[in-house]
Amino acid sequence: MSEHLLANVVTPIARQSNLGEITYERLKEIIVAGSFPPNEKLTVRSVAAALGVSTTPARDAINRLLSEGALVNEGPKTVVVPSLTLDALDEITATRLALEGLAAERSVLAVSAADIATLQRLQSAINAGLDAADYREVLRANREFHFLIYRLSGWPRLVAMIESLWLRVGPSLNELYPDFAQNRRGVSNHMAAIKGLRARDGGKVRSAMEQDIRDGYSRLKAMIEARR
Amino acid sequence: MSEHLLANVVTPIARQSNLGEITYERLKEIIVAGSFPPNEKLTVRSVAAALGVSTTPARDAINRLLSEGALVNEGPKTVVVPSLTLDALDEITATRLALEGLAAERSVLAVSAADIATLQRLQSAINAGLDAADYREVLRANREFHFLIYRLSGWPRLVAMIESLWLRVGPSLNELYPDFAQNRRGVSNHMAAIKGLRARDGGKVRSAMEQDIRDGYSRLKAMIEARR
DNA sequence: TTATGGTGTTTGATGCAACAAAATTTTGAG
DNA sequence: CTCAAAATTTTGTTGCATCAAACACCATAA
Repeated sequence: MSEHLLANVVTPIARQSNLGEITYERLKEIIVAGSFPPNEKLTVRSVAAALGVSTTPARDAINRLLSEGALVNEGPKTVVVPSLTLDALDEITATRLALEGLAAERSVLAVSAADIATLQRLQSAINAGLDAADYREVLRANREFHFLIYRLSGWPRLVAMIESLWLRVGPSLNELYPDFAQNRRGVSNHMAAIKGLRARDGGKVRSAMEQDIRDGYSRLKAMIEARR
Repeated sequence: MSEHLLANVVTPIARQSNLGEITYERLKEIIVAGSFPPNEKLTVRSVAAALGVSTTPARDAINRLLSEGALVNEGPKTVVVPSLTLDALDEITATRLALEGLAAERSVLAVSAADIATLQRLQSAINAGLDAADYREVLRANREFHFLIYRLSGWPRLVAMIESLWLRVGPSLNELYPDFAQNRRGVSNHMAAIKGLRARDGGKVRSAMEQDIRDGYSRLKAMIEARR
């Protein structure tokens, strides 16, 4: 009985920490951080050597990223980090609006005072990062801010789908610097979201997050059109 | 040049036909057809033996289905076809409404007279299947009907996400028989969708498809509540 | 009957070698 | 110098052996 109770507290989802999983997470981090140049070839053996594992977990990780669209096959034996095209950005943005809007709207059903406090702390971190021009920290806190809200939806599969969408815009977000660091349009959207959460107004949270996505879209779009 | 044109028509995404891919497709078919009982254990070696391949492609296929949520880990070494819970149905339905609604709305941008003719042919097949009480054929034609519309969105990644959602309700759809075979509520939704496509009215197509999803939801919900 | 502990079996993960296919480099003809 | 073809290297896939961990079964005790 007490065990049953404990199981509810600790972690409902069985986590497996095999090498393939770890390799996948590490690779994902590297890609989303933009550390790996787009259109540069990725091979099973080079990933294996770089991360100190054998080919099997490396291949597992690459295939998984491939099926999520975070990597793409350019040839039968050529996988690269895809560079974001305008068409792809349009598709991803429309999908993000649909899914993140849905998650945002539901977030009010479960939000607690502690959650709101955490969000405010994250927003402070974003502001501090903007002041210090610490772009990496801004991105990290921004990401946590969004996903804390999305996780409140209580729908883990939805959150997983949203994560796979972020994986596709992630590499390009890093190219946005220093525009992103100077432009504080996102701040007001986040404040509006917090306000909506306080009022338990799902519609308000949704529209705030949607606006945040649209603002990011216009900046990414300008960046893509500029590189030529 | 003519090759280029052909390549655009047949399949824009480079298909690789390795054993792992084939095994994945076969396994997916089996799962979505409901041929594999929910909560029954799946092992790498049994899949490999059943499909006549070695453990590597079998493991690849299982892992991929696992990452899509079509299979779930019940224990560290226990994977099963998940039985649809009411919570999961709610989550999947809300996500389906968002994504399939989006795809349906965009479908009018590219629809041709030939597409509409194909849809009518598929609807005839659905009607014939209902008359003949050929449930499998009804499901097949229904699936094709939906995905022909979704593919018209021109957004392949969106279609892929929708496919992964269908993979999760697929097994349960088979349990719906004979209710589904007798209930023709879906027919009017499909006719409304065709009408909307003819009028190039994206909103009309969206609401028709959304209604179709909602109708399916209420039947699945009743089924889940009944099994006890 | 129910819970617990022990035991043998099954299982997924991992590393690796072999192979065919693709990618790259070199070569050679014009 | 240009470009196609041949030679070479690199690469993903596949199958399989090995191993630690999980599982299933059973006996025993309460």
